[in-house]
Amino acid sequence: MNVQRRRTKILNLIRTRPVLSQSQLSQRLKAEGCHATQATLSRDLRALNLVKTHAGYKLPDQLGANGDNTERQRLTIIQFMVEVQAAGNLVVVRTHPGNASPVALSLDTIGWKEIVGTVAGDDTILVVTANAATARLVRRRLLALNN
Amino acid sequence: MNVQRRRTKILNLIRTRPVLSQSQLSQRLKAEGCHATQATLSRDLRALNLVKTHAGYKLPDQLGANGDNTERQRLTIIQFMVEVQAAGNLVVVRTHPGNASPVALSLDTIGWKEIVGTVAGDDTILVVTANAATARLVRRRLLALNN
DNA sequence: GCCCCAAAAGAATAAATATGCAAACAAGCG
DNA sequence: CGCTTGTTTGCATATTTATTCTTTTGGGGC
Repeated sequence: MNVQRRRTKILNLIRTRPVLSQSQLSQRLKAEGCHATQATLSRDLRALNLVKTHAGYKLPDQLGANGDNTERQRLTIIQFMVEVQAAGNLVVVRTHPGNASPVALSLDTIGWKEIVGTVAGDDTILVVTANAATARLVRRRLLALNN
Repeated sequence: MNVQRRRTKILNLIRTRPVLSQSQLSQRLKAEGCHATQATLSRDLRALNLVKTHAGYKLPDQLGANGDNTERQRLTIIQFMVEVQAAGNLVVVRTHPGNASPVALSLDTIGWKEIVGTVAGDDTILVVTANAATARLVRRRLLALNN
């Protein structure tokens, strides 16, 4: 079994279902008639530039999607957010200078369906919501983030 | 030092320069007056949903960027690519049925500046290049991928 | 204050991953 | 073929990470 074929198999396995460890990967490969030790797989995974998440090895592309984790976003927001106001169907978020971008990214990925989209400047973010009531709701939730 | 502040520090450290191991992270935190053992950091990294790459721990966002690795793309392309033709400033890539998407993604991320963009169907990809000569060049490079 | 509960952290250790080194293998050349 | 050179792999092991179990910490309520 040559390097190329083995690595292709690895990619296919990882694309289809979670692979949690290198020994698990070794077993699944063996089931397909491809023998390799953990040491070899360690080298393969590096060559393929795969990353290890708590849910298994992933292609870098497969990552942005599974953003069900919000702890990181929450911390970024409370770290930089200075002031929040609702204005019509917008929420205006002020941040420490220069830090609007990371906060906006967090708002985009935190998974609140009330947030339609965001526009970030240097220290100001406009968060677009459906209507004024929703804007006020989002404002309240932002203020409540630091428990 | 409470959880929230420590995790914020972790995010900042990781955003600024590579953190290769949890013990290294522990040392850098200590240098900022924040003591924590490796066990605690293991739990923090999971809570923050960070991923481990061969170049250190990263935020999922930081990943698409460092795509200097092409081995994965190369394997995906040679696995599914069936035929390549140049036509004007386009390259037409045929793949095994249903596999145009992963190949197109690989073409998009392999980092060839000659490739302006791609459109994928079910088993066909149109690769847009600047002109006919470039299209022929890309075709040749694709054919040469399987060494 | 004291007591109780829950969350957080550490110590010890199990589990997983990376790596130095030697053996196996492959490709080219005389 | 036999020799050299470079790559790939496995084995043994060092290093790193996850987990279990225990201790500490940080609030409420009284």
